[in-house]
Amino acid sequence: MGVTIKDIARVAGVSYSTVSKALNNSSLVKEETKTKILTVAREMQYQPNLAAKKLVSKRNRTIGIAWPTLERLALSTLITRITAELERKNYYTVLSINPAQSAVALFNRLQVDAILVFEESRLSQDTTTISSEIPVLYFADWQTSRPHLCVSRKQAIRKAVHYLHGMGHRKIGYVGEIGTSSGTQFEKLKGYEEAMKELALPIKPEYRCHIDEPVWQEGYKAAGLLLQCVDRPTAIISSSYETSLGIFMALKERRIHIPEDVSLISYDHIPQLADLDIPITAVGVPVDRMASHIAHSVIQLIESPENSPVCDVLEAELIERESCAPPKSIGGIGSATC
Amino acid sequence: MGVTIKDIARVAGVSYSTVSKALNNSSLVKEETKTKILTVAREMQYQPNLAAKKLVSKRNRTIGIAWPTLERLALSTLITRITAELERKNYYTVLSINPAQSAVALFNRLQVDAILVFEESRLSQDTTTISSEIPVLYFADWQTSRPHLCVSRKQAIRKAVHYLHGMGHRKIGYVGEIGTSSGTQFEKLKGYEEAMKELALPIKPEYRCHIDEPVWQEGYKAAGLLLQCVDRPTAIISSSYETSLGIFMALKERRIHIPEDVSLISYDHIPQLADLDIPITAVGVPVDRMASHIAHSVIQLIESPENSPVCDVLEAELIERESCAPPKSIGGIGSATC
DNA sequence: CAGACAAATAACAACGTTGTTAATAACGAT
DNA sequence: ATCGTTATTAACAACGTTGTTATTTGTCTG
Repeated sequence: MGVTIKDIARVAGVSYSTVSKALNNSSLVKEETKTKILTVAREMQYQPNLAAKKLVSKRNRTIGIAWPTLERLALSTLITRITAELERKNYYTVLSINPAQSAVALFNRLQVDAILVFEESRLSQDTTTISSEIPVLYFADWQTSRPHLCVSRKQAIRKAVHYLHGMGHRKIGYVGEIGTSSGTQFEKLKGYEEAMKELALPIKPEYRCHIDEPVWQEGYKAAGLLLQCVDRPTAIISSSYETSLGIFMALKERRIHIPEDVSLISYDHIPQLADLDIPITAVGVPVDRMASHIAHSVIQLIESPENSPVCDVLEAELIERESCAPPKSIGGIGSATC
Repeated sequence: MGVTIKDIARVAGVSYSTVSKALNNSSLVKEETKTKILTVAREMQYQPNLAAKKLVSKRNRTIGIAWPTLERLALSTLITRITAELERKNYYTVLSINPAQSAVALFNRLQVDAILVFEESRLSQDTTTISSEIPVLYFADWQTSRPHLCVSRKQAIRKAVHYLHGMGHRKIGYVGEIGTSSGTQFEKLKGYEEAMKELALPIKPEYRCHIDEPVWQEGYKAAGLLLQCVDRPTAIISSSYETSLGIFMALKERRIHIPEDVSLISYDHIPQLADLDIPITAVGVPVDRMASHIAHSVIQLIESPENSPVCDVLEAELIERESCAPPKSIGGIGSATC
């Protein structure tokens, strides 16, 4: 098949074990031979066989990512950045779009160094039964005894509510999955409800607007409902980028201006939210911070599993852009009431 | 590390080579021992080590997909279906979102059975320099001496123009990348221009509306321009799902109804286009047909490379949905003129 | 110039699997 | 019993790599 170290050895006139050492930059081979071997290897377009490498049970420098939900932009962005970050540290990523369980099985057979599992809802698979010889880092909200990493979604939405409240908003709507089994979505809703309660703002049932899926069409519909309320909210918190897009469009279509008529805060701290006509204020963990944190965590899990934390919580941030302003009725400066 | 055939052998009280044969369902081992070994293997949760398998140079049943452009729904859908299709045939897919060249290199190191490269534009990488020991199937439009598979995009758009013409439309706009270096996008434009010329329809420069990227925002903007034309088109052909979404919104916002006021045909034959309020008529190769064809081709490339075709062209189809109708001015039935 | 010692390289086992070849067991037929 | 013949199983080399151990080569010392 391809070029092997034995081929290089033959051409360079040394033994293949010397080639191996040279390629691994061992101090046991003379600098001169080392450079010669490296030259030959480059000339012959040598590609190390990761299968063989892994077989002798050393590192592969390969990380598998289980990525079941394709259509969420925030996740795509995150994964792109993680890949870039890991590449910078000389690790390579392969993805699987199969359900977590079979992805993990596949990666076990492929013998990657570590597996990263992104899983939105706990129920999608009975994760407890996922067994893996290879270390797995879960990106999931629910508690588990395995290493995982999560995002304080509740905190994020609370920050959004408080921010809007600080601006003077009292009628704050929420667009997201309501009666959902998805842990992550439920956390966001809880954040909304808790914050509203804390601030003694009434949660009208019609302010909590349900969507079935995080797609823009649902956001669009939800916004329609929200705007029909007798006492229309002056601000909307949206649970994802996609939903925000839909809301954005619905408002645009109705000539309702952001932020003059309605303020909008979106979950998902990704740069794409700044690319809209009106850059959208957002909450969440900044995607770059998240990516580098995750990359760092996986590498740690590989290189020193003993002192990897079991659970790691990332704090959300709010980034002010231009989609929020004090409500018209109150107008002017700061929080007039309260 | 994990459970190996030797472990199974020890437990089952046979030699490991017998285990290997049993697991491969060889006729050389007694049915009785075979079942016993299989039971033990299952009990011990044996996962074959693909690295070792590949080392002895047999099949891996793994296919690598190089997938550089994440954000196109049509591609996501296609890849999801290909994965499903291959899984049905007992092949497993891993993806890489790196640029084609490094993805191919990675898959070579990982020793997959075959590589599928999706590449929109020729220039993104100097593909001619991509060298691979492992068979590669390109999904690309441009000619190459390597096995590839392409879609008649030109034909697709021509079909759209002819269809609209047949309905009576004369003023047909096109939204897509115009002065692009991307071969695939250029083909679509050419399809529009050729068909218009054939039908002796004037191509006003303002009917050919340029977008920078296939994202909905661009489609939205483009539609805005198109609708400002002094002699507004009665039909629009859009070069991708995303663009169509943008156009759809722009029309909605302006209370211009589809199909009464403006007809719309979208490139990308994916089911999602049917999910809009008004299901959009589309052209392109049906994503399911494409997926099963591609899956079939890769497998053939693996199992009998000698009689794999070098180039395979898939014909586009038009699927009628509800976004097209005869233009108002002409009204009524069929093609009144011509 | 023999001996000690270090530097450089070569040889070899191992990783988990498969395919081939060798060994053994079972069974008739002589 | 003895010989083939077949069914079944065991033994072993190979795949491409690494880490360890053995061998060669070179240099210095007395």
